[in-house]
Amino acid sequence: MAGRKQFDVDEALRRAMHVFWRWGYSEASIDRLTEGTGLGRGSLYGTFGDKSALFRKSLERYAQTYHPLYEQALSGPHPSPSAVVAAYLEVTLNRIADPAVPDGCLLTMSAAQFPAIDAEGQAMVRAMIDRVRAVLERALRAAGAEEQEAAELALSALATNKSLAVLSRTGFSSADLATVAAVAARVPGRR
Amino acid sequence: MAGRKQFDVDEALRRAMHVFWRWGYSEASIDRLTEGTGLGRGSLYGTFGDKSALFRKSLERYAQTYHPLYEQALSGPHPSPSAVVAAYLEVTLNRIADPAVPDGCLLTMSAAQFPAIDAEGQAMVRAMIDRVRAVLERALRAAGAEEQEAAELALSALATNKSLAVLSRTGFSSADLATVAAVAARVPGRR
DNA sequence: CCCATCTTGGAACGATCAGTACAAGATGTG
DNA sequence: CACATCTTGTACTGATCGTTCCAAGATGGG
Repeated sequence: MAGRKQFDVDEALRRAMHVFWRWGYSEASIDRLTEGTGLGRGSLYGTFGDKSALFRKSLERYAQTYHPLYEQALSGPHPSPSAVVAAYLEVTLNRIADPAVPDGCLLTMSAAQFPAIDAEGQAMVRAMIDRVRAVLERALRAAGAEEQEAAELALSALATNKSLAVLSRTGFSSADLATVAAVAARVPGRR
Repeated sequence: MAGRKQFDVDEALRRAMHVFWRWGYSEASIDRLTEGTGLGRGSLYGTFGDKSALFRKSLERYAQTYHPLYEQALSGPHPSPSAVVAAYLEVTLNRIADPAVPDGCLLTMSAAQFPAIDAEGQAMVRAMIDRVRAVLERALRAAGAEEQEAAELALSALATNKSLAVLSRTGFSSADLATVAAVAARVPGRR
């Protein structure tokens, strides 16, 4: 029954991340987390700490999984700023289309529920979003956008990412999501 | 102490709406709702029914308050599809800038937490979003957009609205929000 | 083989959840 | 003034919340 750990810590964390992702922080009860991970209460608390700590580790796990995909897609070279936005949103669309993973986006769902999350968790979400924003901005500059244009388009692409998460949760079709992404990638430079 | 109602029903509903808006369905506990409305449990349940019913009435109240603003802004005439999008997003920005009201958007926050909301509530949120989408589409057609363009821009503007709600909750500055709206309104017709 | 160390599942904790029951008090009608 | 009706605050329900505790069992080092 016990002695050495009976489960894979990283796999358990991946499942816990999915529970937070699917249900949001408030609705991700310890019961749902134990059921989702297959762990008992003792193992869960002994390995990851309390719910807030587990949530933060889930955020880290999320970043470890998806940040590299964004980095890679944005690493270019890209012929134009529009291509950068398109590449970025394609990663998002692919994640949303993945049936092995909940709808939406853990970061966006968490951001929408900020009052339910403690200060450390909020700060972490904000920092992760800012990191993506910075990567986007750098890629846009590399693709030839001037400074202000890069800042604007990075923000705009980030916003589209958030909207895709919300719309997918609301049941919008993948065709609609693709349309949103396509229109966003169509955005021109400054007038 | 009692006899005839000691409070204004509509004002109480407005406050309950703010509680759901600020906290989201899960975190809007009955205690928070009683505190936010000033009503006792008895009055709350006697007047509005259970939490789910109160939530649905709050959604209605929300629509009553903001739908006319969107209708009016979209009623035109508008010189171009872009102007329609700009007018729509301006209403959203004004609502977000209103300090008397919580950040974000009740519909968007609710959509992000769908698993926490029962089927009736979900259906209502979806219906309300679809209604805005239809109004937008009609306004875009009236401003000269062809059918497919109108559909695309309506969806895109709706998406931007959702992203503004999420970003404002995450603490993005009003300048950033204005930028997102401005870039979204800059979108051209089909290529 | 013994024992300190660790893991595990389940029991139990107090707090809070949504919802109900009800007595006390206020009202308008007769 | 009396009485049926309605409102209100509070006490209470059972369920669930996050968290802690702990005995039982498994492990590996001495």
